[in-house]
Amino acid sequence: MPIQRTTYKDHVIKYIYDGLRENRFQLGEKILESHLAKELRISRAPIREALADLVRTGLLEYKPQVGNFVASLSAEEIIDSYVARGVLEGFAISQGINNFSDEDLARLEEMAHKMGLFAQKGQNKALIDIGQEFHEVLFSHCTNAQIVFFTAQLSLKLHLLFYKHWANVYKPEEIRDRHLEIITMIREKDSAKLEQLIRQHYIDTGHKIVEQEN
Amino acid sequence: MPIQRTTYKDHVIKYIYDGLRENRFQLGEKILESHLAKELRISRAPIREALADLVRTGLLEYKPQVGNFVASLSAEEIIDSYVARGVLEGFAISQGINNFSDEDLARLEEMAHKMGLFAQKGQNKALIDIGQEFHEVLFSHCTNAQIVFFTAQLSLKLHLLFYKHWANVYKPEEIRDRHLEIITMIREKDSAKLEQLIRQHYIDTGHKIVEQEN
DNA sequence: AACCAAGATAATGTCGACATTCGACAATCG
DNA sequence: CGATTGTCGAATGTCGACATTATCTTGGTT
Repeated sequence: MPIQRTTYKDHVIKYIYDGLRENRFQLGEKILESHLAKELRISRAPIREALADLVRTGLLEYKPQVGNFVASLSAEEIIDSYVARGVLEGFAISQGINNFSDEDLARLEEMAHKMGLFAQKGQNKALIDIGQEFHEVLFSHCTNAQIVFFTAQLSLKLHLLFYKHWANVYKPEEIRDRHLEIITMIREKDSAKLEQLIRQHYIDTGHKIVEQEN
Repeated sequence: MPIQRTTYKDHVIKYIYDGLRENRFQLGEKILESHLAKELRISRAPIREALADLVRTGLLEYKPQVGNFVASLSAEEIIDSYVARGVLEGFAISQGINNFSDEDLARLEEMAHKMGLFAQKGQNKALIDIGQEFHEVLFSHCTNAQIVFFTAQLSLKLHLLFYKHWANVYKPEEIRDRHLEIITMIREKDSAKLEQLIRQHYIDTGHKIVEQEN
């Protein structure tokens, strides 16, 4: 197993991403390369590379000759992102619908129930973690690297919103039931309906998140 | 209308992309920053930024501490990319199915016939250009910025293959008929069937391209 | 002959400084 | 007084050089 060499750039990306997640930046705020350079005691070169990377994923916006800004997602952009995610994930999962083992399904079921419990107890961190694991299992049978890649890119963006709002968006039993519904549909092996269900799930979530933002 | 400021980076990106399209690079070949820097008479800094950008779009591959390489798409990756494109475009177009005017449809029809003619005469450049225009019209009613963005990203990658093979993949009348079929389906306003049709179209094309590559 | 180790070579990663451009404020004019 | 122009500080774009790392070469050992 090859060890992944890390450069300063990677640390900077993580640093900024964590900063965004912890709301240490204002939306639309300008990010000064020299400030970060001084803060992290490194030169501007790796900072610039990290910023360019984050621009690519849509977390920052870039104006030539001006600088990088914290992206402020409009309501439309949020909804668009969720819709896109639903389209991708809907396809990814329904396409691999026949590859889920009983083991997989049992594990998913257990996770769905756990999510309900964690939501009830207000343990948001655990809730998010399991939610992520849940989706990883769902995706584990998607062999389309391109779709996996796009989804991962979207996740970075959407998790920032998730982090703030998810716990308030659905009631605990809703969280559980919505995930159980997906499992049921996998069992029925109706890929067209499953795809529609997942899309609808993300459309709903997108709208609810937007409501929370305002 | 705001003028778009360009930096060296932008020129370098175009330079490399054109190089790829004209097959001036071997697949898998290593791209040396210093060579490009000397060739273009600029320093390595803007070169590095351009390379990083092309890595993000998937045209180059990057190994930390080693360098950047021309991405060599495997058969699976080619197919995955076409499938992904079909999923995105299928959704984008079928979602805006009700917004196509009679004008749009007439224009599309005319283009489909022109494509058949250009293909017959072996005018590949004109064929590709119209093909692109055709898809632009199809996409013009997609308001989902995220999906447009992903599709554009994919296009960069796929056009390189298109450029080499498309004219050999379908017979002229096939090219025409496949596009006419889409128009017919739009007229019928059956978004589910349209979505499937477009997906299938891309799946077929992906497989044919892969055959050509071997 | 095959293999390993140490040095040589050349590329990437990072740095600090300079050049160019932007945005804001001040000065000028109608 | 409002609008335009000129000036200045500060941030980005670019540069050349150095530090670090990967790869190749060479030489020696089994």
